[in-house]
Amino acid sequence: MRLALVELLGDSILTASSIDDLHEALARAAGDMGFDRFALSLEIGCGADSGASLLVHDYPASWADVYIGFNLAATDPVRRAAERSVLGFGWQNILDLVPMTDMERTTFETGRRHGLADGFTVPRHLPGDVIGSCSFVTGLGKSLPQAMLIVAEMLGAMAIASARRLSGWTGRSAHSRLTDRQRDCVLWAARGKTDWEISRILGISHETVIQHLKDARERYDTHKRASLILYALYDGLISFADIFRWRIRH
Amino acid sequence: MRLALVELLGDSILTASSIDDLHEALARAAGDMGFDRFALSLEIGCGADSGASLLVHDYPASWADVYIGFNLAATDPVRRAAERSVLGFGWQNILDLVPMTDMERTTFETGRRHGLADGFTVPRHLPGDVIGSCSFVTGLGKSLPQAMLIVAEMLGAMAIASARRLSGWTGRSAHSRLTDRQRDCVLWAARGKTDWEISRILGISHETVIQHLKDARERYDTHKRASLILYALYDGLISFADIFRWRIRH
DNA sequence: GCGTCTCTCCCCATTTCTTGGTATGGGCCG
DNA sequence: CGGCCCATACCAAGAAATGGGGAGAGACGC
Repeated sequence: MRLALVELLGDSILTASSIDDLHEALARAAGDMGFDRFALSLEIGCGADSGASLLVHDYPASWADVYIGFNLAATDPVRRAAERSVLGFGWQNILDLVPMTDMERTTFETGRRHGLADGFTVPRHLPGDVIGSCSFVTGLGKSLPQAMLIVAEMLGAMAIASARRLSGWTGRSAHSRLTDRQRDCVLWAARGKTDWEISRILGISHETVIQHLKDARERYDTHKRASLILYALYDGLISFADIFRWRIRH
Repeated sequence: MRLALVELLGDSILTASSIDDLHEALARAAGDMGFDRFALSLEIGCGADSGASLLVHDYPASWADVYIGFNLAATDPVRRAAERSVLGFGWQNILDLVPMTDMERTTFETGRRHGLADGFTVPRHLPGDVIGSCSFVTGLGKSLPQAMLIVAEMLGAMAIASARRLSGWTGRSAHSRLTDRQRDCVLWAARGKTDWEISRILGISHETVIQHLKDARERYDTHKRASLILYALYDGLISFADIFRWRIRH
């Protein structure tokens, strides 16, 4: 029963205690579903703290070296399609999602020659946080296990969630780096308001707004308004919806 | 068999030809899964273009009126949590995702008093495109159908994809909104560089950088450097990884 | 050829942000 | 109580960004 497969494999993915664990769980999942390989890519928000992108896969080393060495991610149509889809997609259907440039076609064909014939990619996004994708791939002369795509969709999402957890991103909801008033000022600054406008909105003096933003910059150890906003966004103190939604209603 | 349920209900959701169709399909899906109500929310084009928002639900009218009338979305903890999760989540677990302010707690409790006791919310995001969530809700004295959450996860995602299609939103940022050079300047600006520093980095004159950023601001119809950066970020023209990974290496 | 776009460069005036200070009052905690 | 954090308010000087104008070279398509 396929859903039991989701629950069994999903559990091993979600409870992976290390990247190696996750690698193993994904490799087994890919095999059980009828795929040959997998690749999980995660671009993790770094904020004021350092972070990095995460790549877990069992692609041929020959391809991985080329892909990373020449930064083929920049011309990878799968990656770009992943940025435009809410649901998982088969690589055959990429053209339905995005047009392909010559360079991208080349990247795609080169991958195929390295044994990555067809695949199913599950994308997941969090604005200001993570852009992730999990691909399950079949080798030459083999087609995608159609009945398993729905399972792949679930397991891919779980893998991304798990990788996000393992990457140490904890949601930072625990301690806010800014005081309430500082956050207010940063939020309105993110909405494009000047210090003076913020002072009118919050009903405090112009100088006080300057002071709050000054203190906030100091906490994030930056000298730039834009960087302050980006850090606050990363930390989850403000969100894109906070920033943009307000404009929809007014 | 639950997976058959996904495929059956999923098909009716994905092939809905109108919002009314979708409403009907979702209502049936919610019932079949053991939920009492559903709500699908879609913020379309919430980046640079202020877009429409779509709301399909069968919540009690009394609650919907209050929610919309008082713009409770601004203080809805479910909405905030939906922005910070890649997987669906039960409302009991919201505190694992985001802290709740007093106002948010009030909104939540008020919803409960209107008969929205517990729920499972499936979030989906596409940078520069859409923020969506689909909630399946149970009434008072009833708990979430645990075994069906995985089905809800799939159907919720399908509903969001379907609503996105029905909304007719074509996805403006298919092709980059900025020229290469403009994007370069925005990226370095996001990295906290001044116009003069960017000019040294790119090897062009100070005035040219000013011009590129001027043109970029105009394209996004904004007057603020910070807003320009946020739009480019939300659109996916630049990513947090782009902004911060560079600092790790240098 | 002509128009459009991109990238490049320049000037000037004005606004806004950033940094360096100082200061008062309230609340909380050991 | 003294110390610390928070919110508030003010001043002055300098750095940076923004808005307004103009302009030439090269690419590309019609």
